[in-house]
Amino acid sequence: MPNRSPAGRAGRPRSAAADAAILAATREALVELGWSKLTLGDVATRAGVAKTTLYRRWAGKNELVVDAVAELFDELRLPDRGCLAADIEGVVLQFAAILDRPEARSGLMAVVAESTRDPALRERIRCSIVARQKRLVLEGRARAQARGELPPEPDPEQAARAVDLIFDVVAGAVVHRTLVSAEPADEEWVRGLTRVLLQGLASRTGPDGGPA
Amino acid sequence: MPNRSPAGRAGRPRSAAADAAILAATREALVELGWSKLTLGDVATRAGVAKTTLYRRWAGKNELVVDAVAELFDELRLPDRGCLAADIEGVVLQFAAILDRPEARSGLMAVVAESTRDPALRERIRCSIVARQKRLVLEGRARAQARGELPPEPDPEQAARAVDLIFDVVAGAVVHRTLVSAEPADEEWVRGLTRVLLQGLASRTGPDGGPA
DNA sequence: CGCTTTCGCTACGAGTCGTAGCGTAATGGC
DNA sequence: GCCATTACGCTACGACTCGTAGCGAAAGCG
Repeated sequence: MPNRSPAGRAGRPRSAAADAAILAATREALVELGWSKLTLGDVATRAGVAKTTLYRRWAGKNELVVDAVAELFDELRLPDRGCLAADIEGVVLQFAAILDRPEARSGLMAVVAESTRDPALRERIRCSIVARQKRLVLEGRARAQARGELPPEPDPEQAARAVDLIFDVVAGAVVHRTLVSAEPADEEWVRGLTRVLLQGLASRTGPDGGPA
Repeated sequence: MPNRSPAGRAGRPRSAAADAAILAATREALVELGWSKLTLGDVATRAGVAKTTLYRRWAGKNELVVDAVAELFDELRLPDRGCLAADIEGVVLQFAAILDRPEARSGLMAVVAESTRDPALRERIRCSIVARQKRLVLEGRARAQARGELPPEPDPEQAARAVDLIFDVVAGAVVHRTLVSAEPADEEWVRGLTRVLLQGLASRTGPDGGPA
């Protein structure tokens, strides 16, 4: 999602291959150098394009990394595993797999940090990264209500609040586990998360992972 | 927690006032400039010390900001409000108040992002920031078990896993709500979080905020 | 074929980095 | 009180990155 051409349609079109090469080079540089040591000149060299070409398409490091990281989340899907608990576990494990990649780890948190002082950047993150994740929560909840696993919510405002809350809890928990606690969000941990989510803390933690 | 003097105890001691001034100047610069535009030269000028003095005490920007942000979390306390739900709400609201400050918003996520490529930095964050937060979960859980609000857990390994999980869920949810969704973690939201945490998603969401 | 836009390249001033060197100030040991 | 030791403020330095400008060449569209 780089800057569009000024207006007209005449003249030499921008190379789509350059876009892909630049984004791939950005992810590669994120893996090798991390956020703070990543320079746009280095990315341009890796991508085999001139630095000026890069600046014509992206306003700066923030926007470039957002787009490079956003592509990692394209593969997120909502599987139908038959019941809500299994659906949650499936999505969370996909999300954890993406956060396991070093380019996502260093890139995502860095742009979120920058977005605290840049509303436009925050909106860009919301549209290209967060919105797709949240849609999965919305669909999963609707599917669970159709199955009768969750009570229906007639008030649309209450429903929106509930989706927002669930989204922040699930995504926040996985991110915190992966990046702050720095421990793997593996199947056992995801089972525990799902149990808390569905039954609350009061439920006994059976050693088999099943319900109390 | 800056670098200690080489070894000896003779000679001019380091100014404790300089430490405090530098950390305060770092927070001030975080508010005004954010993480990426914060420079150590600027911090030194604000603190009224020479740039070389700053470099003698901290290895770099990362370590400095960790220490500056860590002081913000010193005020976290576990209030005794009589029941688990109220205790959770009290702590979460304190945590949310800290994350509402701009120096915490931009500083915390930035150092977490950098820590993904720097194990020593991650350990520094864990000791000076995360450990204090997690202790509150540990104490709150023990208190709730003593009250009979939570079932006791005889296996210490299971108990540790449970505390880790709760911590990641609560802290992650608040951070995600505040920094990614960029909406306030106010009393209403915290009530919803507490209800999910204690009773799970299946519970009806009463409009009065009380239990189903 | 001409018009338009992109592309690669080079060069530039500005700013930051982290370090070194120097003279001075503040301690503790004798 | 004197001296060794350490911290401090200041200046200066080479190296690096930034973002932009200017140029000639290349690639499409009508």
